[in-house]
Amino acid sequence: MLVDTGSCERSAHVCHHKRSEDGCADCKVRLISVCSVLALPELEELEALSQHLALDKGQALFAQGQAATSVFNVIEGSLRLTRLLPDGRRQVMGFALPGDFLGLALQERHSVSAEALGPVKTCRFGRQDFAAVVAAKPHLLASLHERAGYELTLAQDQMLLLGRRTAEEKVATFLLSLRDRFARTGHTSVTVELPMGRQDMADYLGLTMETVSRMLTRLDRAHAILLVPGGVRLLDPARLERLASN
Amino acid sequence: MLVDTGSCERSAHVCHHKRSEDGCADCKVRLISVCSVLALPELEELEALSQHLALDKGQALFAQGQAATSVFNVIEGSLRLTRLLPDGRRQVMGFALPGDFLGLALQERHSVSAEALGPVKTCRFGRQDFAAVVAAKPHLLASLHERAGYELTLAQDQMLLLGRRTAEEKVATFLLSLRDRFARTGHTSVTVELPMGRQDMADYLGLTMETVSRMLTRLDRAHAILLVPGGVRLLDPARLERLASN
DNA sequence: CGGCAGCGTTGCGTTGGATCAATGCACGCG
DNA sequence: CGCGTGCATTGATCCAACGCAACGCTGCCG
Repeated sequence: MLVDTGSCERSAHVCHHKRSEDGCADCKVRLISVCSVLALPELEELEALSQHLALDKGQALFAQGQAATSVFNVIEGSLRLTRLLPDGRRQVMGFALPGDFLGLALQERHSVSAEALGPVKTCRFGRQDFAAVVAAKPHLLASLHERAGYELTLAQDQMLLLGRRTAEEKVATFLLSLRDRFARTGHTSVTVELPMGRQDMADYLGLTMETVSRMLTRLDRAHAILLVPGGVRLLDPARLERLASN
Repeated sequence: MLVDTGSCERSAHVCHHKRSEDGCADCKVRLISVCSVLALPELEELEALSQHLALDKGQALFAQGQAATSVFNVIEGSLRLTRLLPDGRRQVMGFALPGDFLGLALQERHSVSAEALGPVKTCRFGRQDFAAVVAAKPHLLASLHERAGYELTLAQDQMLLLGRRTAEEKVATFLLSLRDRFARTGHTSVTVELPMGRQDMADYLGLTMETVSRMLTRLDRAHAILLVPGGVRLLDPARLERLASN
Protein backbone atom coordinates (compact mmCIF):
# COMPACT_ATOMS: atom_id res chain seq x y z
CA MET A 1 0.00 0.00 0.00
CA LEU A 2 2.82 2.35 0.59
CA VAL A 3 5.26 3.10 -2.18
CA ASP A 4 7.99 5.73 -2.07
CA THR A 5 9.64 4.76 1.16
CA GLY A 6 12.25 7.35 0.26
CA SER A 7 9.82 10.18 0.76
CA CYS A 8 11.27 11.21 4.14
CA GLU A 9 14.71 11.87 2.67
CA ARG A 10 13.30 14.76 0.75
CA SER A 11 11.42 16.39 3.61
CA ALA A 12 13.18 18.82 5.93
CA HIS A 13 12.71 16.96 9.19
CA VAL A 14 13.09 13.33 10.20
CA CYS A 15 10.09 11.03 10.35
CA HIS A 16 9.34 9.65 13.80
CA HIS A 17 6.26 7.63 12.96
CA LYS A 18 6.49 6.64 9.32
CA ARG A 19 3.68 4.13 9.61
CA SER A 20 0.89 6.46 10.58
CA GLU A 21 2.07 9.32 8.39
CA ASP A 22 1.08 7.35 5.35
CA GLY A 23 -2.45 6.78 6.59
CA CYS A 24 -5.45 8.86 5.61
CA ALA A 25 -5.95 9.99 9.20
CA ASP A 26 -2.69 11.94 9.03
CA CYS A 27 -3.05 12.97 5.39
CA LYS A 28 -1.91 16.57 4.93
CA VAL A 29 -4.62 17.31 2.40
CA ARG A 30 -7.47 15.30 3.84
CA LEU A 31 -9.43 18.31 5.02
CA ILE A 32 -9.22 20.11 1.69
CA SER A 33 -9.61 17.06 -0.56
CA VAL A 34 -12.73 15.14 -1.56
CA CYS A 35 -11.99 12.86 1.39
CA SER A 36 -13.12 15.61 3.74
CA VAL A 37 -16.73 14.46 3.37
CA LEU A 38 -15.95 10.94 4.53
CA ALA A 39 -16.47 9.60 8.03
CA LEU A 40 -13.69 7.54 9.61
CA PRO A 41 -14.97 4.08 8.71
CA GLU A 42 -15.47 5.21 5.13
CA LEU A 43 -12.00 6.66 5.10
CA GLU A 44 -10.56 3.30 6.12
CA GLU A 45 -12.50 1.61 3.37
CA LEU A 46 -11.04 4.00 0.82
CA GLU A 47 -7.57 3.74 2.32
CA ALA A 48 -7.60 0.02 1.63
CA LEU A 49 -7.96 0.79 -2.07
CA SER A 50 -5.28 3.46 -2.18
CA GLN A 51 -1.62 3.47 -3.14
CA HIS A 52 0.88 6.26 -2.83
CA LEU A 53 2.58 7.25 -6.03
CA ALA A 54 5.48 9.69 -6.35
CA LEU A 55 6.67 11.43 -9.49
CA ASP A 56 9.78 13.39 -10.35
CA LYS A 57 9.87 16.64 -12.24
CA GLY A 58 8.76 16.17 -15.81
CA GLN A 59 7.22 12.74 -15.35
CA ALA A 60 3.72 12.17 -16.74
CA LEU A 61 0.96 10.89 -14.50
CA PHE A 62 -1.24 10.15 -17.51
CA ALA A 63 -1.67 11.30 -21.08
CA GLN A 64 -4.53 12.82 -23.05
CA GLY A 65 -6.67 10.18 -24.75
CA GLN A 66 -5.31 7.38 -22.59
CA ALA A 67 -7.82 5.03 -20.97
CA ALA A 68 -8.31 6.26 -17.41
CA THR A 69 -7.38 3.26 -15.28
CA SER A 70 -6.73 5.39 -12.20
CA VAL A 71 -7.83 8.57 -10.47
CA PHE A 72 -5.67 10.60 -8.10
CA ASN A 73 -5.57 12.90 -5.14
CA VAL A 74 -2.64 15.31 -5.25
CA ILE A 75 -0.89 15.32 -1.87
CA GLU A 76 2.22 17.36 -2.53
CA GLY A 77 3.74 19.28 -5.44
CA SER A 78 2.00 20.54 -8.54
CA LEU A 79 1.15 19.31 -12.02
CA ARG A 80 0.47 20.82 -15.39
CA LEU A 81 -2.69 19.75 -17.24
CA THR A 82 -2.30 20.14 -20.98
CA ARG A 83 -3.86 19.53 -24.35
CA LEU A 84 -1.88 19.30 -27.52
CA LEU A 85 -2.80 20.22 -31.09
CA PRO A 86 -1.47 17.89 -33.83
CA ASP A 87 0.91 20.61 -35.01
CA GLY A 88 2.45 21.02 -31.56
CA ARG A 89 0.59 24.06 -30.28
CA ARG A 90 -0.18 23.49 -26.64
CA GLN A 91 -2.79 24.76 -24.23
CA VAL A 92 -2.31 24.37 -20.50
CA MET A 93 -5.80 23.75 -19.12
CA GLY A 94 -4.79 24.29 -15.53
CA PHE A 95 -2.41 23.45 -12.73
CA ALA A 96 -3.21 20.85 -10.10
CA LEU A 97 -2.15 21.69 -6.55
CA PRO A 98 -2.23 19.68 -3.30
CA GLY A 99 -5.82 18.80 -2.43
CA ASP A 100 -6.95 18.66 -6.05
CA PHE A 101 -8.53 15.55 -7.46
CA LEU A 102 -7.60 14.30 -10.93
CA GLY A 103 -10.28 12.35 -12.71
CA LEU A 104 -13.26 14.11 -11.14
CA ALA A 105 -15.52 13.29 -14.02
CA LEU A 106 -14.77 9.55 -13.74
CA GLN A 107 -14.65 9.40 -17.53
CA GLU A 108 -13.31 6.48 -19.54
CA ARG A 109 -10.47 8.49 -21.07
CA HIS A 110 -8.33 11.31 -19.80
CA SER A 111 -9.20 14.55 -21.57
CA VAL A 112 -5.80 16.09 -20.74
CA SER A 113 -2.23 15.06 -20.00
CA ALA A 114 -0.84 15.57 -16.49
CA GLU A 115 2.86 16.21 -15.94
CA ALA A 116 4.73 16.88 -12.71
CA LEU A 117 6.20 20.38 -12.40
CA GLY A 118 8.47 19.18 -9.62
CA PRO A 119 8.55 16.29 -7.15
CA VAL A 120 4.93 15.20 -6.65
CA LYS A 121 3.18 12.83 -4.29
CA THR A 122 -0.23 11.44 -5.12
CA CYS A 123 -2.75 9.04 -3.70
CA ARG A 124 -3.85 6.65 -6.40
CA PHE A 125 -7.12 4.69 -6.76
CA GLY A 126 -8.21 2.29 -9.48
CA ARG A 127 -10.96 4.10 -11.34
CA GLN A 128 -13.35 1.15 -11.22
CA ASP A 129 -12.69 0.66 -7.50
CA PHE A 130 -13.22 4.32 -6.83
CA ALA A 131 -16.34 4.45 -8.99
CA ALA A 132 -17.77 1.54 -7.03
CA VAL A 133 -17.20 3.36 -3.73
CA VAL A 134 -18.75 6.50 -5.19
CA ALA A 135 -21.77 4.56 -6.41
CA ALA A 136 -22.29 3.28 -2.86
CA LYS A 137 -21.84 6.70 -1.23
CA PRO A 138 -24.09 9.38 -2.70
CA HIS A 139 -22.58 12.09 -0.49
CA LEU A 140 -19.17 11.37 -2.03
CA LEU A 141 -20.70 11.65 -5.49
CA ALA A 142 -22.31 14.90 -4.39
CA SER A 143 -18.92 16.16 -3.27
CA LEU A 144 -17.35 15.22 -6.58
CA HIS A 145 -20.19 16.92 -8.39
CA GLU A 146 -19.77 20.06 -6.37
CA ARG A 147 -16.08 20.12 -7.23
CA ALA A 148 -16.93 19.56 -10.89
CA GLY A 149 -19.24 22.57 -10.72
CA TYR A 150 -16.45 24.62 -9.24
CA GLU A 151 -14.08 23.44 -11.98
CA LEU A 152 -16.68 24.51 -14.50
CA THR A 153 -16.81 28.06 -13.16
CA LEU A 154 -13.00 28.14 -13.15
CA ALA A 155 -13.07 27.03 -16.77
CA GLN A 156 -15.49 29.86 -17.50
CA ASP A 157 -13.20 32.37 -15.81
CA GLN A 158 -10.42 31.08 -18.00
CA MET A 159 -12.48 31.32 -21.19
CA LEU A 160 -13.27 34.94 -20.40
CA LEU A 161 -9.59 35.56 -19.76
CA LEU A 162 -8.46 33.85 -22.94
CA GLY A 163 -11.08 35.44 -25.13
CA ARG A 164 -11.31 38.97 -23.87
CA ARG A 165 -8.37 40.04 -21.77
CA THR A 166 -5.14 41.78 -22.79
CA ALA A 167 -1.71 40.30 -22.13
CA GLU A 168 -1.11 42.51 -19.09
CA GLU A 169 -4.52 41.67 -17.61
CA LYS A 170 -3.90 37.99 -18.20
CA VAL A 171 -0.62 37.99 -16.32
CA ALA A 172 -1.96 40.10 -13.43
CA THR A 173 -5.05 37.89 -13.13
CA PHE A 174 -2.88 34.80 -13.17
CA LEU A 175 -0.65 35.97 -10.33
CA LEU A 176 -3.63 36.88 -8.16
CA SER A 177 -5.48 33.65 -8.81
CA LEU A 178 -2.37 31.66 -8.01
CA ARG A 179 -1.95 33.55 -4.75
CA ASP A 180 -5.58 32.81 -3.86
CA ARG A 181 -5.22 29.12 -4.63
CA PHE A 182 -2.13 28.81 -2.47
CA ALA A 183 -3.97 30.69 0.27
CA ARG A 184 -6.71 28.04 0.28
CA THR A 185 -4.13 25.35 1.00
CA GLY A 186 -2.73 27.34 3.89
CA HIS A 187 0.28 29.09 2.34
CA THR A 188 -0.53 32.76 2.89
CA SER A 189 2.36 34.92 1.80
CA VAL A 190 3.19 38.04 -0.20
CA THR A 191 5.62 35.95 -2.20
CA VAL A 192 3.86 33.73 -4.70
CA GLU A 193 5.80 30.67 -5.72
CA LEU A 194 5.79 29.96 -9.46
CA PRO A 195 6.39 26.23 -9.79
CA MET A 196 5.95 26.40 -13.58
CA GLY A 197 8.19 27.92 -16.22
CA ARG A 198 7.45 30.88 -18.49
CA GLN A 199 6.40 28.64 -21.35
CA ASP A 200 3.83 26.94 -19.14
CA MET A 201 2.38 30.27 -18.08
CA ALA A 202 2.30 31.37 -21.70
CA ASP A 203 0.48 28.22 -22.78
CA TYR A 204 -1.96 28.69 -19.92
CA LEU A 205 -2.69 32.31 -20.79
CA GLY A 206 -2.74 31.99 -24.56
CA LEU A 207 0.42 34.07 -25.00
CA THR A 208 4.03 33.51 -26.00
CA MET A 209 6.81 33.05 -23.48
CA GLU A 210 8.32 36.37 -24.56
CA THR A 211 5.11 38.28 -23.94
CA VAL A 212 4.75 36.77 -20.48
CA SER A 213 8.32 37.73 -19.71
CA ARG A 214 7.78 41.27 -21.00
CA MET A 215 4.62 41.75 -18.94
CA LEU A 216 6.35 40.47 -15.81
CA THR A 217 9.26 42.86 -16.26
CA ARG A 218 6.80 45.67 -17.01
CA LEU A 219 4.97 44.97 -13.75
CA ASP A 220 8.31 44.72 -11.99
CA ARG A 221 9.50 48.09 -13.35
CA ALA A 222 6.16 49.60 -12.31
CA HIS A 223 6.85 48.30 -8.77
CA ALA A 224 3.63 46.30 -8.78
CA ILE A 225 5.62 43.10 -8.31
CA LEU A 226 9.17 42.06 -7.56
CA LEU A 227 10.63 39.22 -9.60
CA VAL A 228 12.48 36.80 -7.37
CA PRO A 229 14.01 33.44 -8.28
CA GLY A 230 11.26 30.84 -8.48
CA GLY A 231 8.47 33.26 -7.76
CA VAL A 232 7.05 36.75 -7.50
CA ARG A 233 6.56 39.10 -4.59
CA LEU A 234 3.30 41.03 -4.89
CA LEU A 235 4.27 44.57 -3.87
CA ASP A 236 1.04 46.27 -4.89
CA PRO A 237 -1.79 43.73 -5.01
CA ALA A 238 -4.33 46.56 -5.30
CA ARG A 239 -2.81 47.66 -8.58
CA LEU A 240 -2.90 44.10 -9.84
CA GLU A 241 -6.55 43.84 -8.85
CA ARG A 242 -7.22 47.00 -10.81
CA LEU A 243 -5.49 45.52 -13.84
CA ALA A 244 -7.38 42.27 -13.46
CA SER A 245 -10.53 44.41 -13.19
CA ASN A 246 -13.21 42.24 -11.72
CA MET B 1 -48.56 23.12 -14.76
CA LEU B 2 -48.95 24.11 -18.36
CA VAL B 3 -48.24 27.65 -19.41
CA ASP B 4 -48.04 28.93 -22.96
CA THR B 5 -51.34 27.59 -24.30
CA GLY B 6 -50.52 29.52 -27.44
CA SER B 7 -47.73 27.15 -28.36
CA CYS B 8 -49.75 25.38 -31.03
CA GLU B 9 -50.22 28.55 -33.07
CA ARG B 10 -46.52 28.56 -33.77
CA SER B 11 -46.18 24.94 -34.80
CA ALA B 12 -46.89 23.86 -38.35
CA HIS B 13 -49.67 21.39 -37.65
CA VAL B 14 -52.73 21.41 -35.44
CA CYS B 15 -52.67 19.81 -31.99
CA HIS B 16 -55.06 16.92 -31.56
CA HIS B 17 -54.27 16.02 -27.99
CA LYS B 18 -53.03 19.13 -26.25
CA ARG B 19 -53.25 17.55 -22.81
CA SER B 20 -50.76 14.79 -23.29
CA GLU B 21 -48.38 16.82 -25.43
CA ASP B 22 -47.41 18.84 -22.43
CA GLY B 23 -46.57 15.80 -20.36
CA CYS B 24 -43.11 14.35 -19.92
CA ALA B 25 -44.13 11.15 -21.68
CA ASP B 26 -44.48 13.07 -24.93
CA CYS B 27 -41.62 15.48 -24.30
CA LYS B 28 -39.66 16.07 -27.49
CA VAL B 29 -36.34 16.14 -25.68
CA ARG B 30 -36.93 13.52 -23.03
CA LEU B 31 -34.64 10.95 -24.58
CA ILE B 32 -31.75 13.36 -24.96
CA SER B 33 -32.24 15.24 -21.68
CA VAL B 34 -31.26 14.30 -18.14
CA CYS B 35 -34.77 12.86 -17.82
CA SER B 36 -33.73 9.96 -20.05
CA VAL B 37 -32.36 8.11 -17.03
CA LEU B 38 -35.68 8.23 -15.18
CA ALA B 39 -38.21 5.42 -15.06
CA LEU B 40 -41.89 6.27 -15.62
CA PRO B 41 -42.93 6.64 -11.97
CA GLU B 42 -39.91 8.88 -11.34
CA LEU B 43 -40.81 10.89 -14.41
CA GLU B 44 -44.26 11.53 -13.02
CA GLU B 45 -42.80 12.61 -9.71
CA LEU B 46 -40.61 15.14 -11.49
CA GLU B 47 -43.43 16.22 -13.76
CA ALA B 48 -45.42 17.27 -10.70
CA LEU B 49 -42.66 19.75 -9.84
CA SER B 50 -42.27 21.17 -13.34
CA GLN B 51 -43.66 24.21 -15.08
CA HIS B 52 -43.35 25.19 -18.70
CA LEU B 53 -41.81 28.57 -19.34
CA ALA B 54 -41.59 30.29 -22.70
CA LEU B 55 -39.33 33.19 -23.65
CA ASP B 56 -39.25 35.55 -26.59
CA LYS B 57 -36.15 36.54 -28.48
CA GLY B 58 -33.84 38.62 -26.31
CA GLN B 59 -35.49 37.78 -22.99
CA ALA B 60 -33.23 36.70 -20.14
CA LEU B 61 -33.87 33.42 -18.36
CA PHE B 62 -31.50 34.41 -15.56
CA ALA B 63 -28.52 36.67 -14.99
CA GLN B 64 -24.94 36.11 -13.88
CA GLY B 65 -24.57 36.39 -10.11
CA GLN B 66 -28.27 36.05 -9.49
CA ALA B 67 -29.39 33.57 -6.83
CA ALA B 68 -30.36 30.39 -8.66
CA THR B 69 -33.95 29.81 -7.64
CA SER B 70 -34.65 27.57 -10.63
CA VAL B 71 -33.03 25.10 -12.98
CA PHE B 72 -34.18 24.38 -16.54
CA ASN B 73 -34.43 21.89 -19.32
CA VAL B 74 -34.37 23.51 -22.74
CA ILE B 75 -37.18 22.05 -24.86
CA GLU B 76 -37.15 24.25 -27.93
CA GLY B 77 -35.07 27.14 -29.28
CA SER B 78 -31.61 28.21 -28.23
CA LEU B 79 -29.99 30.46 -25.66
CA ARG B 80 -26.79 32.37 -25.29
CA LEU B 81 -24.76 31.89 -22.08
CA THR B 82 -22.62 34.92 -21.35
CA ARG B 83 -20.29 36.56 -18.90
CA LEU B 84 -19.65 40.26 -18.78
CA LEU B 85 -16.56 42.23 -17.76
CA PRO B 86 -17.21 45.48 -15.85
CA ASP B 87 -16.07 47.51 -18.86
CA GLY B 88 -18.55 45.82 -21.19
CA ARG B 89 -16.35 43.23 -22.83
CA ARG B 90 -18.37 40.08 -23.19
CA GLN B 91 -17.56 36.41 -23.51
CA VAL B 92 -20.17 33.95 -24.71
CA MET B 93 -19.51 30.78 -22.72
CA GLY B 94 -21.72 28.64 -24.89
CA PHE B 95 -25.07 28.15 -26.55
CA ALA B 96 -27.79 26.01 -25.00
CA LEU B 97 -29.82 23.89 -27.41
CA PRO B 98 -32.88 21.66 -26.92
CA GLY B 99 -32.04 18.83 -24.51
CA ASP B 100 -29.51 20.88 -22.58
CA PHE B 101 -29.88 21.38 -18.85
CA LEU B 102 -29.22 24.78 -17.29
CA GLY B 103 -28.08 24.70 -13.69
CA LEU B 104 -26.25 21.36 -13.87
CA ALA B 105 -23.97 22.23 -11.01
CA LEU B 106 -26.93 23.02 -8.71
CA GLN B 107 -24.96 25.98 -7.41
CA GLU B 108 -26.39 28.79 -5.30
CA ARG B 109 -25.73 31.45 -7.91
CA HIS B 110 -25.76 31.45 -11.68
CA SER B 111 -22.23 31.76 -13.04
CA VAL B 112 -23.49 33.08 -16.40
CA SER B 113 -26.43 34.95 -17.88
CA ALA B 114 -28.81 33.11 -20.21
CA GLU B 115 -30.66 34.96 -22.97
CA ALA B 116 -33.02 33.62 -25.61
CA LEU B 117 -31.74 33.82 -29.19
CA GLY B 118 -35.25 33.33 -30.48
CA PRO B 119 -38.54 31.92 -29.17
CA VAL B 120 -37.62 29.41 -26.47
CA LYS B 121 -39.54 26.82 -24.47
CA THR B 122 -38.18 25.49 -21.22
CA CYS B 123 -39.19 23.14 -18.47
CA ARG B 124 -38.64 24.84 -15.13
CA PHE B 125 -37.97 23.31 -11.68
CA GLY B 126 -37.41 25.00 -8.35
CA ARG B 127 -33.77 24.42 -7.54
CA GLN B 128 -34.46 23.19 -4.01
CA ASP B 129 -37.21 20.87 -5.24
CA PHE B 130 -34.96 19.51 -7.93
CA ALA B 131 -32.03 19.14 -5.56
CA ALA B 132 -34.25 17.16 -3.20
CA VAL B 133 -35.23 14.77 -5.99
CA VAL B 134 -31.59 14.43 -7.00
CA ALA B 135 -30.56 13.69 -3.42
CA ALA B 136 -33.09 10.87 -3.36
CA LYS B 137 -32.04 9.43 -6.72
CA PRO B 138 -28.32 8.72 -7.01
CA HIS B 139 -28.62 7.66 -10.63
CA LEU B 140 -30.03 11.08 -11.50
CA LEU B 141 -27.09 12.68 -9.71
CA ALA B 142 -24.77 10.38 -11.62
CA SER B 143 -26.39 11.51 -14.85
CA LEU B 144 -25.95 15.17 -13.92
CA HIS B 145 -22.36 14.47 -13.01
CA GLU B 146 -21.72 12.75 -16.29
CA ARG B 147 -23.12 15.76 -18.12
CA ALA B 148 -20.99 18.06 -16.02
CA GLY B 149 -17.94 16.02 -17.03
CA TYR B 150 -18.94 16.41 -20.66
CA GLU B 151 -19.38 20.16 -20.19
CA LEU B 152 -15.91 20.25 -18.69
CA THR B 153 -14.35 18.63 -21.75
CA LEU B 154 -16.30 21.05 -23.96
CA ALA B 155 -14.92 23.90 -21.89
CA GLN B 156 -11.42 22.50 -22.41
CA ASP B 157 -11.99 22.32 -26.16
CA GLN B 158 -13.04 25.93 -26.04
CA MET B 159 -10.00 26.99 -24.00
CA LEU B 160 -7.72 25.37 -26.55
CA LEU B 161 -9.62 27.13 -29.31
CA LEU B 162 -9.51 30.52 -27.60
CA GLY B 163 -5.89 30.30 -26.61
CA ARG B 164 -4.23 28.65 -29.55
CA ARG B 165 -6.27 28.80 -32.73
CA THR B 166 -6.28 31.36 -35.51
CA ALA B 167 -9.39 33.28 -36.56
CA GLU B 168 -10.00 31.05 -39.57
CA GLU B 169 -9.59 27.88 -37.51
CA LYS B 170 -11.92 29.25 -34.88
CA VAL B 171 -14.71 29.90 -37.36
CA ALA B 172 -14.28 26.57 -39.16
CA THR B 173 -14.24 24.68 -35.85
CA PHE B 174 -17.33 26.54 -34.71
CA LEU B 175 -19.34 25.64 -37.82
CA LEU B 176 -18.41 21.97 -37.54
CA SER B 177 -19.14 21.73 -33.84
CA LEU B 178 -22.50 23.41 -34.34
CA ARG B 179 -23.35 20.94 -37.09
CA ASP B 180 -22.42 18.06 -34.78
CA ARG B 181 -24.51 19.39 -31.93
CA PHE B 182 -27.55 19.78 -34.15
CA ALA B 183 -26.92 16.28 -35.45
CA ARG B 184 -27.19 14.89 -31.92
CA THR B 185 -30.68 16.38 -31.57
CA GLY B 186 -31.77 14.77 -34.83
CA HIS B 187 -31.34 17.64 -37.32
CA THR B 188 -28.90 16.18 -39.84
CA SER B 189 -28.41 18.54 -42.76
CA VAL B 190 -25.71 20.11 -44.90
CA THR B 191 -27.21 23.47 -44.03
CA VAL B 192 -26.31 24.57 -40.52
CA GLU B 193 -28.70 27.02 -38.96
CA LEU B 194 -27.04 29.94 -37.17
CA PRO B 195 -29.55 31.12 -34.60
CA MET B 196 -27.10 33.69 -33.21
CA GLY B 197 -25.82 36.90 -34.76
CA ARG B 198 -22.28 37.70 -35.84
CA GLN B 199 -21.52 39.54 -32.60
CA ASP B 200 -22.51 36.47 -30.58
CA MET B 201 -20.22 34.25 -32.64
CA ALA B 202 -17.43 36.79 -32.22
CA ASP B 203 -17.90 36.90 -28.45
CA TYR B 204 -17.91 33.11 -28.37
CA LEU B 205 -14.73 32.79 -30.43
CA GLY B 206 -12.79 35.66 -28.89
CA LEU B 207 -12.88 37.71 -32.10
CA THR B 208 -14.60 40.84 -33.39
CA MET B 209 -17.75 40.78 -35.46
CA GLU B 210 -15.80 42.10 -38.44
CA THR B 211 -13.25 39.30 -38.30
CA VAL B 212 -15.98 36.66 -38.10
CA SER B 213 -17.65 38.22 -41.11
CA ARG B 214 -14.38 38.32 -43.05
CA MET B 215 -13.57 34.69 -42.30
CA LEU B 216 -17.05 33.61 -43.35
CA THR B 217 -16.80 35.46 -46.65
CA ARG B 218 -13.30 34.06 -47.14
CA LEU B 219 -14.60 30.52 -46.65
CA ASP B 220 -17.51 31.35 -48.94
CA ARG B 221 -15.21 32.65 -51.68
CA ALA B 222 -13.07 29.51 -51.30
CA HIS B 223 -16.28 27.48 -51.88
CA ALA B 224 -15.85 25.70 -48.54
CA ILE B 225 -19.21 27.06 -47.40
CA LEU B 226 -22.16 28.91 -48.87
CA LEU B 227 -23.58 31.78 -46.87
CA VAL B 228 -27.36 31.63 -46.83
CA PRO B 229 -29.80 33.78 -44.86
CA GLY B 230 -29.92 32.57 -41.27
CA GLY B 231 -27.29 29.90 -41.73
CA VAL B 232 -24.47 28.29 -43.68
CA ARG B 233 -24.36 25.44 -46.14
CA LEU B 234 -21.25 23.32 -45.69
CA LEU B 235 -20.05 22.66 -49.25
CA ASP B 236 -16.71 21.12 -48.34
CA PRO B 237 -16.77 19.75 -44.79
CA ALA B 238 -13.47 17.96 -45.40
CA ARG B 239 -11.73 21.24 -46.02
CA LEU B 240 -13.24 22.67 -42.86
CA GLU B 241 -12.05 19.62 -40.93
CA ARG B 242 -8.59 20.23 -42.27
CA LEU B 243 -8.73 23.84 -41.11
CA ALA B 244 -10.04 22.79 -37.71
CA SER B 245 -7.17 20.28 -37.66
CA ASN B 246 -7.97 17.76 -34.99
C1' DC C 1 38.20 26.35 -14.22
C1' DG C 2 35.96 26.51 -18.69
C1' DG C 3 32.33 24.97 -21.49
C1' DC C 4 27.79 24.06 -22.33
C1' DA C 5 22.89 23.28 -21.64
C1' DG C 6 18.53 25.12 -20.15
C1' DC C 7 15.87 29.02 -19.01
C1' DG C 8 14.76 33.75 -19.12
C1' DT C 9 15.22 38.47 -20.97
C1' DT C 10 15.56 42.04 -24.39
C1' DG C 11 15.54 44.39 -28.95
C1' DC C 12 13.61 44.82 -33.36
C1' DG C 13 10.93 43.98 -37.42
C1' DT C 14 6.51 41.72 -38.79
C1' DT C 15 1.73 40.66 -38.78
C1' DG C 16 -2.94 39.00 -37.60
C1' DG C 17 -6.66 40.76 -35.93
C1' DA C 18 -8.60 45.13 -33.90
C1' DT C 19 -10.40 49.55 -34.77
C1' DC C 20 -12.61 53.09 -37.31
C1' DA C 21 -15.53 54.38 -40.89
C1' DA C 22 -18.50 53.74 -44.81
C1' DT C 23 -21.70 51.26 -47.23
C1' DG C 24 -25.13 47.60 -48.14
C1' DC C 25 -29.30 45.24 -47.19
C1' DA C 26 -33.63 43.55 -45.21
C1' DC C 27 -37.29 44.56 -42.24
C1' DG C 28 -41.14 46.91 -40.22
C1' DC C 29 -43.87 51.02 -39.98
C1' DG C 30 -46.13 55.50 -40.83
C1' DC D 1 -43.78 53.84 -51.06
C1' DG D 2 -39.88 56.03 -48.58
C1' DC D 3 -37.73 56.22 -44.41
C1' DG D 4 -35.40 54.53 -40.29
C1' DT D 5 -33.31 51.01 -37.57
C1' DG D 6 -30.50 47.07 -36.80
C1' DC D 7 -27.42 43.85 -38.55
C1' DA D 8 -23.73 42.43 -41.90
C1' DT D 9 -20.10 43.39 -45.11
C1' DT D 10 -16.12 45.70 -46.85
C1' DG D 11 -12.15 48.76 -46.94
C1' DA D 12 -8.34 51.40 -44.80
C1' DT D 13 -5.34 51.99 -41.04
C1' DC D 14 -3.33 50.83 -36.61
C1' DC D 15 -1.29 48.39 -32.86
C1' DA D 16 -0.72 44.57 -29.43
C1' DA D 17 1.29 40.56 -29.49
C1' DC D 18 4.20 37.42 -32.25
C1' DG D 19 8.59 35.58 -34.18
C1' DC D 20 13.25 35.59 -34.36
C1' DA D 21 17.75 36.28 -32.90
C1' DA D 22 21.09 37.78 -29.71
C1' DC D 23 22.43 37.89 -25.15
C1' DG D 24 22.53 36.86 -19.99
C1' DC D 25 22.31 34.11 -16.10
C1' DT D 26 22.74 29.84 -13.36
C1' DG D 27 24.00 25.39 -12.39
C1' DC D 28 26.18 21.19 -13.83
C1' DC D 29 29.83 18.32 -15.33
C1' DG D 30 34.22 17.00 -17.23
